[in-house]
Amino acid sequence: MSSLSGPPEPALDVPAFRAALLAWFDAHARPLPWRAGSEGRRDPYRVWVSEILLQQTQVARGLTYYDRFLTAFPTVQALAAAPEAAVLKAWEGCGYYARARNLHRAAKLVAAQGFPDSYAGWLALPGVGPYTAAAISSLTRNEARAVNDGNVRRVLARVHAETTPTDRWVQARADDLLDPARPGAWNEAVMDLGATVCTPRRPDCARCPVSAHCCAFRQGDPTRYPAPKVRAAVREIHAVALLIGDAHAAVLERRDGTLLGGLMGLPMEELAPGETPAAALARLGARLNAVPGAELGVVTHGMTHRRLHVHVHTGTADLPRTPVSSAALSRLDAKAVALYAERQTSLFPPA
DNA sequence: AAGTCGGGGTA
DNA sequence: TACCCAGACTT
Repeated sequence: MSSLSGPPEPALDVPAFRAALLAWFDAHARPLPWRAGSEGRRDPYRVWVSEILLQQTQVARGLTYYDRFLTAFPTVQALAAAPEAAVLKAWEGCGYYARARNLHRAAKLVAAQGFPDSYAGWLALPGVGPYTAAAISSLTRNEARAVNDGNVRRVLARVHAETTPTDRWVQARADDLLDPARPGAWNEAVMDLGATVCTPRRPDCARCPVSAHCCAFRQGDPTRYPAPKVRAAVREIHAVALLIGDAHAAVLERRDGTLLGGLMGLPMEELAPGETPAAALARLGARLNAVPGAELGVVTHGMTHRRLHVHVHTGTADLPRTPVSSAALSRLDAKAVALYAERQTSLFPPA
């Protein structure tokens, strides 16, 4: 393994790397609530819930939802017995709502069959992919499975000075490095390093326990690795919605499909290509047998891959209202409902 | 392999 | 603004 553009890099000293990182972890592990219990023998329900919550979600944010979720559903039996609407209410605002629906579906399986006892068993559950199955099986049974998440990808890309690590490449390097004596602690150690020291923008190499083993550190600019991922362009979406009722009780629909699926929200119609808001509003009114009224305002809501602009109108119809506080709403619908309260405030400003 | 799916943190 | 976050699932 030689390079034409520079001196050959020394081979990675795996035992020294493992010892240095685990010593650092033993001294600096983050005290996270799902880490209660002895190493490699954690409670499967608590670990499982945390891993689903933390998918594409930063730890600081996951913490707030973790307490709320475990209070609502302390055991897998409680979760399995709950209605889906209650599960989504606990997940409200956390995003990627398929996670909550899959977790609920899987809880029913686990309540009937017991917890899986292996990587393969966890992988078979809905919502559990390679990362989550590796995390749970290593943390609860010390199974020797290496996790591959955003932290691991970044740390290993820098250690090996790899600009464009593929998923297969990362998994192979992680498998090589995993400490078979302490799989659970090892996985947490790499992720803690990535989250607190080997960060995306400003890695703190002076405090890194494995900088002596890092190719990117030797080269002098760790932030070159990995190269940014190319992302799909953000699409602009325009829609109209009806607020029939008020900020406390309104006509709400359950959103089917993949976008905000399972949540409740104001009746809404997306504008067809070339369609005017007025035409879409008429379409929406006809669908509900409702009469649209004045425009309350426009809500703009960004969602990574698209940006929604929703014209919210009042409306009248003889339809049942749902208490807003009891329903699981997305942030988008929360903003739309808030327009009503804003209108009240502008008409009757507080003294 | 590429798209899709939320919402917010950070520089 | 750009890029990212303890990824999984569909197409």
